[in-house]
Amino acid sequence: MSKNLTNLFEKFLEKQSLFTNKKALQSIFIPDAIKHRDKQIEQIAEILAPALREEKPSNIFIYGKTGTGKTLSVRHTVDEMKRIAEEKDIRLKIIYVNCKLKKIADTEYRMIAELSRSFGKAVPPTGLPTDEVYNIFYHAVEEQNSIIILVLDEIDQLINRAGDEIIYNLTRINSDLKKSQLSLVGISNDLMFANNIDPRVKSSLSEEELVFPPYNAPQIRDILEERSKIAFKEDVIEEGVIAKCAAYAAREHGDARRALELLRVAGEIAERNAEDHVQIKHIDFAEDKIEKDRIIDIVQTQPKQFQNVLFPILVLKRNNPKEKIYTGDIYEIYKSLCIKTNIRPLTQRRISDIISELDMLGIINAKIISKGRFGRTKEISLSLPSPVEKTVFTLLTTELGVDATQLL
DNA sequence: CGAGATTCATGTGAAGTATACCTTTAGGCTTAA
DNA sequence: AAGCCTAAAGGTATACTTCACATGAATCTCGTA
Repeated sequence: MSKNLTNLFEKFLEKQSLFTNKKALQSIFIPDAIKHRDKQIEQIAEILAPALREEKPSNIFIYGKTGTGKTLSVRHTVDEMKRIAEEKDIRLKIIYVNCKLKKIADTEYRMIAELSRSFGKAVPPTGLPTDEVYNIFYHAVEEQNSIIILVLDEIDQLINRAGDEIIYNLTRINSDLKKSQLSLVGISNDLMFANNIDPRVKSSLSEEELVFPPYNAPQIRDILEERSKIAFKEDVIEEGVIAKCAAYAAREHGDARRALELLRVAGEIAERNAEDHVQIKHIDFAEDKIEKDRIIDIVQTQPKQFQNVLFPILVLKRNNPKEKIYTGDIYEIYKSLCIKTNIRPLTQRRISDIISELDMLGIINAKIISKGRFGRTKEISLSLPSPVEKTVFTLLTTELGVDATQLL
């Protein structure tokens, strides 16, 4: 056994890696030169430049679909500013928050608490009145005694979950501040989202607006080539691989992040299979794997009750793939599942909400339909590719420790 | 035959409850002068 | 007497429940052609 392992490790070490610097393919990586975004970067810089004279720059609102280089461009500009500020001893503080990444930050309270923490103030996860947290935040900001640029990435997520009041409050805080000034940079993936927010909030947030258009296939290709030069060893990538990645990403609304991830995973797969080149077929594998990992990650990190709701859906689907699935059916199975797993069942009301939340996560599709004389309900279907569905099924079976056949 | 009423199974909003966690405060205990 | 600790009191957020009302098309009802 351990001999096998030693063997494996030795083999692994002997094997030459295909990568030289894998980091270059990760989305956090900020390359020295950002291609095809010169104009946008320049604009951001122009808008934020007053900060270097310790004047408050305008708030910016940046739109653009995922993987169009928004975050990258902003971070790049902001890093540069930080450097200059440090060099010349300019009082400038820049804070970057990713609203989606921080799972914690899905309510107004948690968000402000998180922001205060980034100023080094300890805020308890619960218990304080919300305005008290605002107060802490306010003092933290005031203490800085400088221009503060607050970059809120994926701001649409925040507002969808926590309401737009938070932005309103943040923009208004300036009028109370004496020593500091706060500028907001909002980054949003959702182009439609601006229409759904309070016009007051919108106008205060988007004193300046910037749109990032999607990359087209040649541009993505360009980017991929550039990065792969850093990331991979020479001549490791076969002809056409990059083109395929680019084509794939361009099809998905020019998402460069996706393309980079695809290339990286393809490389990893090739490496694991002990091949010395990245081939086109690896891209296909990578595509499947990425999707699968994403779903599995979501499913695994869901609370118990969510899993307990998802499982019945899978069971129903499996038992009778053609039959439509309705809330009532799910609830019945859910209840017996709860008895088996020794969990107190929640009310149907809550299950209804949980189903909606699962819908939001993209694991299932729930559509409200009226069956006329036979009432009104949600019609649920699974949107997972079948191999993924199987994996999720076995995953939940073991996680919950229940035999599916006993539930029907 | 068709307009309007009825009906069903749940959606959905509002308000209430339980729980977990936080701060404040007051009283008691310890410690040092 | 000053300082520290602890437990109780008073608050809040969140997840969930309870209650009550809203929905919307298939089906039913009934007047009319």
